[in-house]
Amino acid sequence: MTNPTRKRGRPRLLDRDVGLDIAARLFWERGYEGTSTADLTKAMGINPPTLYSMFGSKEELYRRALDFSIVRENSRRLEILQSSRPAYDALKLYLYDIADGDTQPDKPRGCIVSTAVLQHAEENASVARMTAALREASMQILKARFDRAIEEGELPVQTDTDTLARFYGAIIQGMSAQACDGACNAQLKRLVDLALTAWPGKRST
Amino acid sequence: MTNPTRKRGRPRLLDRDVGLDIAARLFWERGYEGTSTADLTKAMGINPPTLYSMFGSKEELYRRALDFSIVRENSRRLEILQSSRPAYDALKLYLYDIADGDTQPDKPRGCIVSTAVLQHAEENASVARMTAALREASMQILKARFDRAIEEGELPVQTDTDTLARFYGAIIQGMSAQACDGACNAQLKRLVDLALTAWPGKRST
DNA sequence: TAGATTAAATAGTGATCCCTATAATAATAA
DNA sequence: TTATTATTATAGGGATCACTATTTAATCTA
Repeated sequence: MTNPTRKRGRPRLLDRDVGLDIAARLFWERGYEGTSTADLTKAMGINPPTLYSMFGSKEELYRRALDFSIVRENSRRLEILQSSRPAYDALKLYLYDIADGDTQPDKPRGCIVSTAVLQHAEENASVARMTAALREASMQILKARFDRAIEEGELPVQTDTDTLARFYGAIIQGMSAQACDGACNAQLKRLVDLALTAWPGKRST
Repeated sequence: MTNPTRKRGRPRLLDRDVGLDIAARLFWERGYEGTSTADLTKAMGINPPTLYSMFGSKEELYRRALDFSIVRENSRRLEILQSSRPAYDALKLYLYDIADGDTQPDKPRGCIVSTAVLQHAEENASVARMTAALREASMQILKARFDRAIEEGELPVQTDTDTLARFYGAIIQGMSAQACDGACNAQLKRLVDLALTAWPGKRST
């Protein structure tokens, strides 16, 4: 009898995505250096060899957990940003969504990427380069949206979109840091409102 | 023969402030969790018992190294902020000085406090509370300066100085993160210029 | 010089770090 | 049933973690 949905060999006890979800949550809370493989195997209910056969190494598991988390937390957010809304409105909703993500109940504070692996041991330099690249990519997406806003006549043609992206990138990273320190959702959204007054052409109050 | 400058007993080989300077630099670069006591003793040229007799524990050494570093890096900066200059001008110079501090040649990138111990192992929660308190205090200083600006007629009386302080606090934390990721001094100063357009009453360009 | 005082170096401690060699287990295929 | 395959559990390896008991060394005072 052949069951095409079943493979040969002993079946896995732990689904890969369930494992990644558990790992992402731990890394989100404790960071890369603050999460041990013993923490991970214990939370997943597996033994060390199972973790290594499933994910290769701690570093590779971190990469996969970040990808997993980004896909889940960032997809709707990116659609908002890149929608047909005016750029200013899209940015506002995007930043509000990040403020919500930074302060979800029953989830770790802040963003898993924005404030990850900034200071680190030398041996973790490659992990730090990875998170830095993710943050850089995030700012490039902002810049691309602002460039589009110029094309669509929503921003002056001489706007320095690189600096504008870096500015809102800093806001996002600052919000994550402050969420880690205990800031509430309303405080972050007031911060966003103020940051939006730096939008070219807007008047601050 | 009595020498008042000399104490009884075997003299220290390592000056306390030299030790704190070395420790601050390591913690600045690698963070609390990324710096081992072996790193510290090796860099100081001492053996473990000497470190513990001089500084008590790794956590206490971290506290003292942060204090040491803050006094050295932050004093001139605070004088600028609290000078008799107009609040806007003082803030601008203050932020520029932070941008300089985040990108000093031959020093670690970013700020030793702004981006420290955000994600962390549970066992380091007390260290994280300490750095969070330092960041909170830094924002309270900003708020106090903005409240003074209201008194001196430089800001509208209805200004939400708490949010204004949180906003520039986020800028400071975001700059530190981006400096860690490789941003240069000029990029950070353009970021500051843009952040300053959120100052109440200023017009963004 | 002898004793007191202080800090140094030696030589570790048990715990935890990331990771793995080996063997046992549970499914399918022949 | 037996062989094959895939995944599990057992048990631990070598390195490093933060930290310390003990001994040795270098200065002081008497």
